[in-house]
Amino acid sequence: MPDDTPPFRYTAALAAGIESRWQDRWDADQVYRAPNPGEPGFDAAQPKLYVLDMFPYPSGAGLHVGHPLGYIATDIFARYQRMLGKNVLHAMGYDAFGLPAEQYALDTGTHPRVSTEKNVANFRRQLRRLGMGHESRRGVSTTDVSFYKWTQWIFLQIYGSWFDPAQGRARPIAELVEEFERGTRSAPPAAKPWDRSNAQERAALIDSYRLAYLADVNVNWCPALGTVLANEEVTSEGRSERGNHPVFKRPMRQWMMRITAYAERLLSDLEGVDWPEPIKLMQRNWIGRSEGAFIDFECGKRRLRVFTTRPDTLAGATYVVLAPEHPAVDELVAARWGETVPESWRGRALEGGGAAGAFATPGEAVEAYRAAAARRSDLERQSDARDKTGVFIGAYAVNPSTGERLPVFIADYVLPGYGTGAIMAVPAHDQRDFDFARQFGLPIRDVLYPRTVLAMRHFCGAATEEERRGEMWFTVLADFLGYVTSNSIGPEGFADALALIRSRPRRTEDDPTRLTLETAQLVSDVPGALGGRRGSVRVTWQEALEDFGFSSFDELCAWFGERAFYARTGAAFAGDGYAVAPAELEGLATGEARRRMGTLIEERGHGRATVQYKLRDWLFSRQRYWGEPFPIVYEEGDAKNERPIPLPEHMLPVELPEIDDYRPLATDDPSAAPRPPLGRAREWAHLTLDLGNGPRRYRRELNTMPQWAGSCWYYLRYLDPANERAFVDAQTERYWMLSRRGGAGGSAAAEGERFAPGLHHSGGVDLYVGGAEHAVLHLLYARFWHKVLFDLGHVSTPEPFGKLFNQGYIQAPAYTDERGVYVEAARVSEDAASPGTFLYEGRPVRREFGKMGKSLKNVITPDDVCAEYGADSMRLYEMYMGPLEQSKPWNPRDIVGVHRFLQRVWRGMIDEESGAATVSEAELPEETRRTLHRTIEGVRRDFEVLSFNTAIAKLIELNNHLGKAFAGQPMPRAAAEPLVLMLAPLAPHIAEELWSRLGRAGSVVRERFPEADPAMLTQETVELPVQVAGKVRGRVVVAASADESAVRAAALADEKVAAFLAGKTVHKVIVVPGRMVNIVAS
RNA sequence: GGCCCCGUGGCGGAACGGCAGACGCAGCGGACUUAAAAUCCGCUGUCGCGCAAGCGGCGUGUGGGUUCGAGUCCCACCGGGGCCACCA
Repeated sequence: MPDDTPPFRYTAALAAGIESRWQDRWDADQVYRAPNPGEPGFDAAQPKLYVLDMFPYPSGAGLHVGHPLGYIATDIFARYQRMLGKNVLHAMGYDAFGLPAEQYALDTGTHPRVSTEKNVANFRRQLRRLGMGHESRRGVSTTDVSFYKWTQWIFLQIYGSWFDPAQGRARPIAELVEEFERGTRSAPPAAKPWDRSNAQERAALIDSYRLAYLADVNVNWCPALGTVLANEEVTSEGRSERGNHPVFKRPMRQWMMRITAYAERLLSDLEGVDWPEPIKLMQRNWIGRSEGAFIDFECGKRRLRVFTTRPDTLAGATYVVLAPEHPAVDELVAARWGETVPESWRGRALEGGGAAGAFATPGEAVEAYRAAAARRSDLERQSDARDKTGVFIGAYAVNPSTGERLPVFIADYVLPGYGTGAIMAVPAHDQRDFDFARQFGLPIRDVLYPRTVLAMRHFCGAATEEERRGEMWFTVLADFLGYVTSNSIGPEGFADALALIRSRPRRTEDDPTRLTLETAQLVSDVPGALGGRRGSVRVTWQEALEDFGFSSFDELCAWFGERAFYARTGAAFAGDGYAVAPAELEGLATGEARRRMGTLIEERGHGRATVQYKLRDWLFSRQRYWGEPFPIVYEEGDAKNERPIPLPEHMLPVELPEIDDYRPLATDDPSAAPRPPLGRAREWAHLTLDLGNGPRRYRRELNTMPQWAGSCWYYLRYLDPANERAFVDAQTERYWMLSRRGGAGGSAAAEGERFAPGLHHSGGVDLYVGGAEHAVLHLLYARFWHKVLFDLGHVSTPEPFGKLFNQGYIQAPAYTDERGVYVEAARVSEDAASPGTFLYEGRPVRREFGKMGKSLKNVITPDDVCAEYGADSMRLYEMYMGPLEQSKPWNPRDIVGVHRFLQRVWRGMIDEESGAATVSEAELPEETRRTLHRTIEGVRRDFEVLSFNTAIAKLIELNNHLGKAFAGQPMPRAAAEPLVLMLAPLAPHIAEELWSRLGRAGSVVRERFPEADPAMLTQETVELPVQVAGKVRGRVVVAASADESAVRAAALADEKVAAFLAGKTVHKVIVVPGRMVNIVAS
C-alpha cells in the first residue's frame, strides 16, 4: 500500500527528527546556561529565578510517565520565565545513595556505584528525550565524591555546634566551652561542676550539648534490612517503609541529630513560607506542639511528675498511669496488695505460665505485664486500642487539688517517650482514660461541660448524677442540639430534639461510651420514639416549650444566650465548655480555666507550665554500605564508641571504601547485633593519624549516613557545583537564594505579582515542585539543616524553600486476577464482545485505578509515548490532563487530541508537501487581533500560576480561530509568530522548528514572550445577560462605558425581558457593570 | 477514631459569588475518497412541546441556609481520596 502521507506532515516520525536535532543544538549552544555572579554573561540588573524539582532516586526501572509530570511543569515555567528575560536556574540532580539504590544493586548483582551510574545515565537520557532545559553542569549526584565531601563537611558543622536556648539559635561549640571556662555558664545540676571536672568529664559534658551526638536510644531495628531506621521510615504497622519488613524497638548506641531543639522555629517559620496548607498542617502535626503543665503528685516519699494539656481537669483525675518502662516504677511498686485491691487490678498470669489467675504480689504483676507489653507488636497494640490493659502497682499518689489518694497503674497506653511518661487520668474528659476506667471499675468524675449541657441540665433536671456519670449522656444532647441548630430545622426540629432526649432509650452495654450522631438518627427512626424528623412528633413544639417553661422559641434562644450552639460530637472532650469544679474554676470557659489552673498549680508549688512536642530527635546512622561515611574516628581501644573524634576539614572527603561484599547483614533474629558492612573494609576501618598529638591508631565510624543526608542540601550545591573551596560560594548563594525574584526589573515584578505573595518573607528557592509524599521527611530534615547553616552564617535565608507546589499523581488502570494478584497491565485487553470486561491471557480480571508504579504493574514509560507521538505531544498531554496539583488517570486515547493540535498548528503555517512556511505579511483583522491579545493575556496569567491545562486550551482556541479566519489562505505572520512563541515553553521542539522555518534566526529560548496590548483587551460594546428572578431571560448589547441607568433602561426595554415582566411589578434592578443585570419582580 | 482535601455530561476537565459544561476525548451526521485511514465541516447535559427555526422545564452527590443571584460561601449528611493514629 502506498504511503500517501505528505512528506512534511507533523507525524511522530517528523517530530522525532525535529526533536533530536534541536536537543543537539541546545546542548551545543548551551542555551540554558544561567551565569553565576562573576561568570561571563552575568548581568546584575537581570532578575533571577530559582526553579527546583525534588530530585529522583535513579532506580533501575527508569522513568515512567508519572515521574516527569512535575519536571515538565517546572521546565515550562522556567522556559516561560527565561522568555520574560530572567536569569533562570533550573537543574536536575540525583539522590543516588540509600536503600533503593543499594537494593537494586543487590538484586542485579552489580556494585552500587556501577548500577547507580548506569541508572543516572538512563534517567538523563530519558529526560533529555523529553526536551528538558536543565543546565547539565549543575546536575550533581549525591554519590559524587565531590558532593558528599561537603555533606560530611556540613555534618561536621552540625557536630561542632550546640543550640543556645537563650538566643534560640545554633552556635559554635567553642563558644560553649568558652562560657564554661569563663564561668558565665554553669553545668546542669545533674552534671559535675566544670571547674571540678577532669578533661574527660568536660568533654562528655560538651558532647551532651552537640546538635549531632551519640546516644543509647530505643531505636527501630530492622533485622531484615540489617539496619536501624528513623521513626519517619517506619510505618504505623511497625514495619519498614522500604520492603515492609518487621521492625523492633531496641536500645542501641546511634548517631542522633538534635532536631527537637529547632521544634519551635520549624513550627513558627511555617507561617512565612508559601506552601500548600495541607503540607504545613502535616508538618505542624508531626512537630506536635502542645501547651500544658507538669503536675507533681506526692507518692510516698517521691514526687511523681505527670504532663497534661488540661490542668483545669485536675479535680477530675481519679487515678495515675505510668508507662511500663517508667524509671520510677521499680521504686514505687508495693511489696504486697492491699486488702481492698480488686482482683482485676492485679493482672492475670497468662496461659502457659502455670496457674491462671491474679498475681500474688504487685512486683510479679509488674514484671509479667512488662514482659507481655514488650512482646506485643505495635500492630497488636493498635488493633485493640480500645481494650486497655494494665496493672496496679500497689502505690497511691495524692491529687494536689482534692487531696484524694489515687491508685497508680502501669499501662501501655501511656508512652514512655512523650511528656514525662506519666499521666493523671481524667476519665470523664478523655476517651482513653474513660476506656481504661470502665475496664478497671475506676471512678469517673466530670468537672466541665459544654455550655449546652449546662443548659440542658436545667431542662432535664430529672437526670440523676448516676446517669450522667455512667453514660456521659450529655454528649448525646450536645450532638443533637448541634445537629438541630446547625441544620436550621427551626422550632419544630428543636422540639423534636427535646422530645427525643426525654424519651430516648437507655444506653446499652454494647454501646458503652457514647451515642453517635448516626445512632441518634437511628433512634429517631424508631416508631413511637419520635416518628422521624419531619413526621409525627409526640408533642408539638409549643407543648415541648411550655413543658420547659418557655412561651416562644426566641425566648428559649435568649435563655441560651446565643442563637447557635457550638457543642458538637466530642465537645465534652475537646473542651469548648465551662468548668464547674473545683470551686476556683467554677463558671470559667475552658481556655480561661486552663490558664487559671496553670497559675494555681505553679503558685502552690505543684508543678509548672510547659510546652511539649511530639517531634523526636532524628536517628542519623544506618548499618548499610551505600551511604556517606561519617568523618568520625575513635581511639583504637575505645571499643564502645564513647568518644567520637571529628576529622579536620582538610582530611575530607572520607571516601567510601571499595569492598567486595557490600551486603547488609540481614537476619531474622531481632536480637542480632547490627554489623555494618564497612567493618569488612579492614584496611580502611583502621588507620594511623596525627591529629595534633602525634601519630596514633584510630578506628573509623562504620555506620553510614541515612538516605536523607544528601537531599538536605543538594539545592545549595546546584548553585555552585564545582566549587572546591566551599560547599557554595557566599556571593553566589546570596544571589540565588536571597534576592527577590523579579526585584530588579520593573515590569518583571508586575509579571510575577500573582505568583509573588509567598516570596517576600523567607527567600529561598523561588519555586519547589514535588510530590506530597515528602511532606514531613525530606522537607523537615532539609529545613532543619538549612536553619543550622543559617545560624552559623553559611547561608543567608532562614528557610530553604520559599514556595512549594505539590503535583498530583498519575494514576493508571491496574488489574488483579481472581487471586487478587496484580497482572501486567500492558497485556490486559478489553473484551470486544462485552465492553467493561477485561481479559488477561483469556481470563477475566478486575480493573482498578492506582498510582502508577512497579507494585501495581501498570507502568507506562515516556520512551514509548515519545516514540508514538513525539516528546512535544507527550509534554502537552501531561499538562493538558488537568490541574497540576490533582491526581488524574492516564488515558492514552486522549494523547491524540494534543497531537492533532500540534499537527494543525504546523499545517497552519507550513506547506505539508514542501515544508516551506506559508505565511503572509498581511495585517491582522480587528477580531483576530483582539482574540490574539486576549489569548496572550490569558496564557500569561495561566503560566504564572502553573495552570497549564487552561493555557493549552486557550492556545487551541486561538489556533481554531486562526484556522477559520484564514481558511484557504496563508496565515499572517503577525499571528503565526506570537502563537509559536506562546507554544515555545510547552512544546519547545516544534516551536524552534517553526520559528526557524518562519525565517527567524536563533533559538526561541531567549526570545521575548508576547505582550498583550491593553488597548486590545477592552471592548467598545458588551453583551450583558439579563436575568429575571435569577434566570437568564434575555441579552442586551450596550456600550462598555454605559452607566447603570442606561443599562437598566436597555434591560427593561428588551423585548424578551418585557415578556417575562408582563403583569409583574419590578421591585428592584441590580446592575453589575460589565457583568449582568438582574430584575427582581413579582 | 481525629484532622485535611475532593464530588460538574459517556470520560478528562472549564467556570473573579453573575450566561454551567470552555478545551480535549469518545459518539453521531456530513464532505473528500472506488474504499478505508488520515483530514475537514456540523451536532452532541437531560426531559417536554414543535415539521422547523425555536420555546420551555429540570440540572454541578443529598438536605437545609446566606444572597437580588450559589457549582462557587455557611451547616449537616452521603460517597471517594489522603495524612495521622493511645502524643495525655
